[in-house]
Amino acid sequence: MSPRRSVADALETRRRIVERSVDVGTLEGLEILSFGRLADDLGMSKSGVLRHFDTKEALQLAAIEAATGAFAERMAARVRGSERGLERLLALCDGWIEDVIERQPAGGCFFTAVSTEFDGRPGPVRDAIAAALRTWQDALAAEVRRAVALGQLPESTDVAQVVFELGGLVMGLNQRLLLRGDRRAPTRARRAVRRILGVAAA
Amino acid sequence: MSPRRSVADALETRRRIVERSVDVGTLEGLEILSFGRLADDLGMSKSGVLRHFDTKEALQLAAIEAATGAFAERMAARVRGSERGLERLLALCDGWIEDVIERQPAGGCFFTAVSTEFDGRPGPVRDAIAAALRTWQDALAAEVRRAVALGQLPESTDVAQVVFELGGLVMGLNQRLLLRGDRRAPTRARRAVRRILGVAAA
DNA sequence: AAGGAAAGCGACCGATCGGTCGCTCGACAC
DNA sequence: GTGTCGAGCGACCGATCGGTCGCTTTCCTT
Repeated sequence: MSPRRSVADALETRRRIVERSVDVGTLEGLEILSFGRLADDLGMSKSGVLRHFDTKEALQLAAIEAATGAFAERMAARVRGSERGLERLLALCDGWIEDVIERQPAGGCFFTAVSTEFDGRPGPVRDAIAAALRTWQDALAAEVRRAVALGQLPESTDVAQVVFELGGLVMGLNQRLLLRGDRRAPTRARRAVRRILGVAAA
Repeated sequence: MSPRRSVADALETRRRIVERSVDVGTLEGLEILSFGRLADDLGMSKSGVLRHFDTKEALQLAAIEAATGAFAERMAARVRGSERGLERLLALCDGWIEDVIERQPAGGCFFTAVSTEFDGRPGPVRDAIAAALRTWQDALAAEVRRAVALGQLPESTDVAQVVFELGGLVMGLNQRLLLRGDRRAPTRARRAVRRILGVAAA
């Protein structure tokens, strides 16, 4: 039907597969993902999909990697122009919240979805998810520390505690938005961020 | 092999099926649940299981109902003896945290797991999960209001905000415990509860 | 003692699962 | 122009999926 066209097309095909996998993973889970359905969705054959990913696990890992990169890029774009320290920290938090809101129709936060899916299931997929979350939380922690160093947050700030609370906050926001359609949730989340950081609301 | 023995035994069988379903649902998800595997786990035939639940959806709904009841009972036991108001509110929060910790080997919090699994999937299962969460959060809110009425929390307390933040908190705790084995997480969670309520740490 | 209700079983259904294999055929290096 | 590479395809594999059906066996009612 539509055989190979070029190397660039092949990369594009792979990208489309991964992109769709991230969406399905967010909405219904990475375990429910299947080659057959993926092929149908993309208008290609199951074996065509399998040419790019030998195993389902490889596909899941690719989806996690892609989601991680995409999230990092979106966050980077959101904080662009903000000064390091408290300003960027607030931009990170608000951007994070905004991201969950915007991705609501796509199933909300990818990592919230897949982390709860694999948290009771040892293996490389779970490890990859844990690593991605860790990286993000470390980045957040670094920014909190920076704000402390700049004297914008009190010396007594418990950095790990702050990051811990922020993480749960976004999961709660995600749940409220998706499961209850709570339109007040974003405001509540932003308010909570300020309270956690001990900063006055804007 | 082992046909019917008595009505009580049949109820017991049903209970065992549901119990196992809750565990599998927590650890791996309610969608991954299958009659065949359930039958294997319980040492019975697939059709034997199907005799009790005509469809998979009915099984999922039964699991949600059972988990809801079990959680309510455990919470009721934990706050038994505490006076209504702030004391019981704190007992609820700490008990909630303790519950997640204790159920860690079983996959942590059932509702955190299934809510993220079905939040992007309309249907009766999702509705049942949303209703259960709602009931619990309403109960929490009632206790917060009671503490305010008793003058144990400031008049200015934003009840819905408090409940919102508490919900996310436990999801974050669940993630930290399961995905990172963070032993400091429970302490952080208890500390966060105090901060959210504006109460000094014990 | 007789009969109905129902738990549990085993065989079976079409569909889908993850995955393999052999083939075609266009892109690209030479 | 020729030959290699590889993306994509279609047929196929055994296993499992959700679910149906008919049967046995026991409990329980009458």
